[in-house]
Amino acid sequence: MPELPEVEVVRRGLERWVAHRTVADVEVLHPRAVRRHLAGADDFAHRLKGHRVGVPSRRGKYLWLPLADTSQAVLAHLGMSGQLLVQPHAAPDEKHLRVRVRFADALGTELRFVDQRTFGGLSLHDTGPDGLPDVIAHIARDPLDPLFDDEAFHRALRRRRTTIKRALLDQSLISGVGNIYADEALWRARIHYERPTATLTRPRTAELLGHVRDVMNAALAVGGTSFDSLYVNVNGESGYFDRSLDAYGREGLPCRRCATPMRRRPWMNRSSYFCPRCQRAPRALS
DNA sequence: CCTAGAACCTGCGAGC
DNA sequence: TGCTCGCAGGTTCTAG
Repeated sequence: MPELPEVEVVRRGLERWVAHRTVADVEVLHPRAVRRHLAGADDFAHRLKGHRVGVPSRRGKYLWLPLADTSQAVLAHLGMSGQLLVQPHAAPDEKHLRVRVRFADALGTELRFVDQRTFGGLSLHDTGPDGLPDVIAHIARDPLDPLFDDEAFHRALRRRRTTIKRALLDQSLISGVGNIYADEALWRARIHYERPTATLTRPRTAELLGHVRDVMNAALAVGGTSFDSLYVNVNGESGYFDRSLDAYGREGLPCRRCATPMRRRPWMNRSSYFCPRCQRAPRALS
């Protein structure tokens, strides 16, 4: 479940169902799922064994499970199609089950990493003084992080020679925003996705950030966005925010503000959805 | 240094 | 029915 709200839904599920349990055994069924663990699958499995899981954390779309009494954590990224599921032992293996974690208790459930496209994965890393895994030190704070620096973000936008949607998806500037919530926030802010970042005034940046936060909080409140069973919480349940989307996936449907048919444009090997009337294209640069 | 584009995967639905 | 194509919510590497 890719973007921040969906990952946060998963994090909360792990906090409830997996935190404070001790790992008994780890089974890696597909080596690609642990490719970011450079020492290999056997090493990954061996190092987790016997450790107690702490309270899961998240930054942007990354989440991690600290191992108690160590300075290491299991880092997870769901990529495009990854799921972390808490399943009864008896549940049949999913078709794309990649990693299974069993626990040393009698709760009867195990943690499963399931991932159709294998863009996601698990890996073990050292953590810094702040608890952050070292390999994601370059990932910016996300907009729901109280320490996110709005002013620094605005200065970065002014400095860049790129367009606003690219910047929103740049995880080193602001993390957690993906294709859906970028389109939603831009629609709410009435900003065209190809607007140069250098043209944003301080109030416009503040307004846009406000919309990013609003749409993510609204999605979080209803369990995130899912169009199908690929994006689910740890119990396999879908969120309901898909029915509240104003831009994403609404090609040809009337804009909810002005009734103009929404458009879809190919963009960076994916799509951008926008209202051609509310979100005017920027003047061509000479 | 910065930015844009391709590459990495599997599966699904549309169209022929 | 079966094939091909386009498309999918992300990150990372490379070329310019």
